[in-house]
Amino acid sequence: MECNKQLHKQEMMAIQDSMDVLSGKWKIPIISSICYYDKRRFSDFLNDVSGISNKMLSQELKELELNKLVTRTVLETQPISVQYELTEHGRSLKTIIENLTHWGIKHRREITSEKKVLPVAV
Amino acid sequence: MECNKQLHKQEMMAIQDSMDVLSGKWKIPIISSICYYDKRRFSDFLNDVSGISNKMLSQELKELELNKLVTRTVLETQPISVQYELTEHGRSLKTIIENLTHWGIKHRREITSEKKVLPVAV
DNA sequence: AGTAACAGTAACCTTTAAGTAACAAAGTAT
DNA sequence: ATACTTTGTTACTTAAAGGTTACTGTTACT
Repeated sequence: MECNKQLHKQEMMAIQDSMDVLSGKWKIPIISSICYYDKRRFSDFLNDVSGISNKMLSQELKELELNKLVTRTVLETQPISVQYELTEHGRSLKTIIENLTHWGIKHRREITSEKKVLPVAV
Repeated sequence: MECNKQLHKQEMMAIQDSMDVLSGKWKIPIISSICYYDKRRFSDFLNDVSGISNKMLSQELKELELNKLVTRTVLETQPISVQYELTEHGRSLKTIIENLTHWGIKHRREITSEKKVLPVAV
């Protein structure tokens, strides 16, 4: 039982890596929006992702690009527009996103089965 | 394409529910520790989860209990000890945790394949 | 009598994440 | 000329998360 403690530590680090990429208020909504629409422009996100400001959007898109989850392409329209798409690596998040969706639904049922309203945040 | 926008919104809410439960610095390490060892006492966590303080541990365990992911049992030992275990609902996180592990490893390879050191946090 | 182990609490402080509002560059239409 | 659109940026503020240190109550051991 104690033999693979080192393995367990590495797993924890891997999970932390994933969570660093996904956590925060806006990353998943942004990714999910591209997932759904395939290509999105800056102003599209401002409409899709309800409540996001241009500051946060710009900041999050930069991080997603650095993490190679999205590509940024400037289109020579008038006025100029910028298209964001998922990379192959970005698309590989699909499974996790689906899992999170299913588990979230299950969790809501679990919690609301008694009396509380979600989310239970203390 | 526009027909299931409502469905998409619901999915986003479900993901948010999941993330509310899992995000933060300590929740997954704590869950993962019980996953690995099956039963854990308060002081076990303080050893397993490197860097956590008793304040944070206490706080996070309360939230996990409220979210029905763990059970808390007082054992009549000397001195008293408290045992935490995963509920069935808590164990159902296993898939997500595995996915996050695998994706995290893949992501690290993806990013370090060029030059950067992980995590890429801006 | 004093110390140690266990499972926490309470008060206070620092750091990080997120929100707000105003502004910028570049071209186009009025 | 001026105002509008698109994609951002900058400076400032607020809210949330997390960290630090000291402390509590109970029982047992020395």
